Amino acid sequence: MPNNSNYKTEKEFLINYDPSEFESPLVTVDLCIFTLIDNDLKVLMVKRSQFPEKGKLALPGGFIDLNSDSTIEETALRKLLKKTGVKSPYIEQVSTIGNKSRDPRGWSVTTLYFALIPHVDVIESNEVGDEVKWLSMEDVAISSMAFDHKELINKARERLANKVSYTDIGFHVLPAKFTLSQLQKAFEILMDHKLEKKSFRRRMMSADLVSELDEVSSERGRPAALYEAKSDKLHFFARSL
Amino acid sequence: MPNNSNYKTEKEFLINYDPSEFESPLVTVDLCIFTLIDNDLKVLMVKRSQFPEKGKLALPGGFIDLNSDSTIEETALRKLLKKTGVKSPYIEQVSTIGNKSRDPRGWSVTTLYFALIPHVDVIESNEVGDEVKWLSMEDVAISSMAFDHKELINKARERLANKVSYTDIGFHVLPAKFTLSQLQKAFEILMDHKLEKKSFRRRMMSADLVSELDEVSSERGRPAALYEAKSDKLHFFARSL
DNA sequence: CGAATAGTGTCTCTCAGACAGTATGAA
DNA sequence: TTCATACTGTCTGAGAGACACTATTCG
Repeated sequence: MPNNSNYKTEKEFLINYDPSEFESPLVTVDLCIFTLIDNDLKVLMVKRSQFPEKGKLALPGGFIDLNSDSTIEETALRKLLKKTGVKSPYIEQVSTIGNKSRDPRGWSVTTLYFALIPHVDVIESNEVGDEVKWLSMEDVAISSMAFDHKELINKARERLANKVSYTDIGFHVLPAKFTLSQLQKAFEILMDHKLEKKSFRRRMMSADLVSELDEVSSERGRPAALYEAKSDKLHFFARSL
Repeated sequence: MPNNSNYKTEKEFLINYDPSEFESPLVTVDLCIFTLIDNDLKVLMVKRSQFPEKGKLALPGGFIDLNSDSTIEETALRKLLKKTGVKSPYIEQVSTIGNKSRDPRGWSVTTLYFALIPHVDVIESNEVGDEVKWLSMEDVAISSMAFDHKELINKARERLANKVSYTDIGFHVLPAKFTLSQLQKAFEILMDHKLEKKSFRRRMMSADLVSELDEVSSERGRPAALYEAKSDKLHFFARSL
């Protein structure tokens, strides 16, 4: 352990400070970007074009750019924007995983985020040349992936299901206008279990989360009223579903 | 961005890999160790003996030891053991904070954990020579601290209060045997609000979290039955208090 | 006895779950 | 009319909140 007591002031210490004095782990940010495509939960994956784990499927992410990023969340948002074109997703830090074995290059730390976006907002710019791919959860289970990314997805998936059951984050996979049936269906898929129609509607209505529009959506059957989210701030329910 | 496509195999790539090729942020772990002393919530602080922020109060924590630590949680547990002598606390990762301004040495990332321990288990070995100090939450509010550590404490405090309201983690600040009144008092302090006696007891009893011992604790008034926690695995309640 | 603390009985209110019933469109 | 989907009415049960009541110790 280095002793720095030979410096008199913090200023003097900082002038002489050498950041490479301590051996540092690799630091990355990984993103689990979820969306709903045709009532199926999908997660965005990229095919790695570089070593290590070249050719394998991996979560979008990468190193913090110490020059352009001023916070770690900015890194996450930058990566998300690059891959999807989406600027303001619902995003949440899930957890930070760090150990000596997860990356063949050595001790590695990654901060995992998950994001929810409406699929209609996605613009696949794909300037990078990395192949991007929306993988369904069934495919996640059977695909081979780079690093510990399958575990990361499972962690994010679990957090997602959990959080949907006591908040209103489920709104974020839908476009601006939606019917209550679509909303319920989205919640059901995100939580991975069926809900009672009456309970669901009562919950949304009495929490005053939506406002009815003067439009209807007609497919088969009785036309459904269209709604929009009333507020974009996170709502917590006192009870889980 | 480096191109590594000149390597044919992953093995060849790894042999030539230079970890200092990317500029890396500083990576640390910080701990918010909470306990109850005389029915007052305290957090463990150390006085920094080294630059930067020499002399200021800071959370215990520090760099990952790439040789001896095999996971980031191990780093946290090692630091906790060193400061308190406690081997198996309740510990939970709160969040990872990373930005370019929190540490004068440069871009810095810290993973924050909070821990709950019973104060009776603490052995202040204090071999390191760092002055350690249990600070009450009122003192936290008015003390000046190193780095962004006051913010970190506030984050951890918030998570703690929240989590106590829908889980049984409050048990972990008490010794092995306790009365229900002591348990309730602990929950109240951790959550920072009063609870109804009947509701609290009903909740604990119907979740089958405690077993009654054949002992009583007598101070003033009617002697109280002593209990112990039935299981050490985390219990979630469906409703918040 | 009264003070202090432990512990219970019981009513109310909120809200999830269940499920039957009604409404409104298209073919 | 039938089918499909939207939407409502209403009962039940779990569990939190409130608060008065009883129980057991000590002085």
